[in-house]
Amino acid sequence: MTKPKPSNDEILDIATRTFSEKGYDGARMAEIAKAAGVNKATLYYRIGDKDILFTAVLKRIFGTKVGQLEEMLKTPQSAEAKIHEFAKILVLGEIPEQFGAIMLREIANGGRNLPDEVLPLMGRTVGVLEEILASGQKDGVFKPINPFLLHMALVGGCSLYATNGPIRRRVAQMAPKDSAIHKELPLNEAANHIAEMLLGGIRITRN
Amino acid sequence: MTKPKPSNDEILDIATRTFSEKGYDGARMAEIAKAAGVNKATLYYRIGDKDILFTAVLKRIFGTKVGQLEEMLKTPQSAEAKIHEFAKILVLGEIPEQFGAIMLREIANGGRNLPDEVLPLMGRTVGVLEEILASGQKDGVFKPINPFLLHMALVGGCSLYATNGPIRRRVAQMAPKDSAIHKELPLNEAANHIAEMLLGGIRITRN
DNA sequence: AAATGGTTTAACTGGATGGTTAAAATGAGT
DNA sequence: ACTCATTTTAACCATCCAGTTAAACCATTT
Repeated sequence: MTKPKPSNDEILDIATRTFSEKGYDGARMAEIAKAAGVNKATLYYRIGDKDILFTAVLKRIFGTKVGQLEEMLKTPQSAEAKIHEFAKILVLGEIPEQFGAIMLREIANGGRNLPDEVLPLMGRTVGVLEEILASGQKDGVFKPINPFLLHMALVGGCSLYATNGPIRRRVAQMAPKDSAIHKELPLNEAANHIAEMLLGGIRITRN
Repeated sequence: MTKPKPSNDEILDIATRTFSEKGYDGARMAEIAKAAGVNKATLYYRIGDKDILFTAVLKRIFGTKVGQLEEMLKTPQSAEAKIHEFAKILVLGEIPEQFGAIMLREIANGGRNLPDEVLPLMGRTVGVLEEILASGQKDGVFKPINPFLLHMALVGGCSLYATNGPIRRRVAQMAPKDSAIHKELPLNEAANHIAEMLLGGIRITRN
């Protein structure tokens, strides 16, 4: 019956979920405070205004992803395996849909609410992919392709699939019975499949 | 010096741009009215409330895309060429970024503002891609893959690239000088490159 | 030129929302 | 137990915003 006062980190958890579901404009400070179990003024006292809160959310979520990517980069797997890992890291995690939704929306927004501080983190995700591709090319197993466009297709495809569940199910109801849209794939399998398709265009094939 | 009163279609043009730039929550009815050169009440009189306006915008933009896709489907090109066309249709058009931005945001939103009427149109874009793939498989040139995931990667990749210009340029400023992010690709080339990568994973290769 | 009916307008409303404040509660150090 | 800084709270405020209203406007008909 007691309510242990939530840590700042727990507040950020709630804020992350709210922003990922409603977007920056759609999220309400009062709503976040209530969901976190703190008074609205406490939220302002502890963390700050909406911009500061959003920045904190972005820094933490992108920071976590970049950390996982850097770790993965150090492992001794093949470049090809690392592409698969890259896709899985994007799409999985404690809170799968959230990263994708926030990323998609921020991009669609032209980064209107994106503070400078998170830009290096976004840039680093591209950088990691570039390093994987460069190493694959050095080993003579990858073609030269535009890493940034691969990044778009990989991130776009995985994030879209990770977040489109609600719409997908609504569309599925009115789609032909034999449509592929009815197949509910777990996120990691979807990420694998997308990565595999793209690897088909990257891998050097002798023919 | 005279101001010819804008047609409903011109109002929809403005509304489409506003919604694509700001999103549903970020767009202001007063802003749309002013930009279109009509009184706010006129906007309500002529079209209706925010939901009705948004629905009209969605129906028109998705309807146009689906129309173009259906036309393309009828042409006598190879399945492979049609995949390329598919990507180009998504990303090009009178108002390139708008479709992508609206689509990405709607998906990230879980379709909170998406009316039932546009679902068949969204479903049809997947359907068109499925038909292309089926025909390619019948001709023995395509592997069996999950069409829905191809759709994700293609739409996601192209839409992301089409809309991420502003962020990309900001990230580029703090990226290493040799990063692929600095290369400014025209949209149709980017769409081609992404389609080509994915085709690598679709095409049947003898090896 | 008066009546009619569709269209546009400025002004307004009610409720929500981001942000503030002053006072109360809490707790650590003495 | 007292002091003082930190934290929490309820109440408050100014602004914004979707949507409405009643009057004005204009074209056509009679």
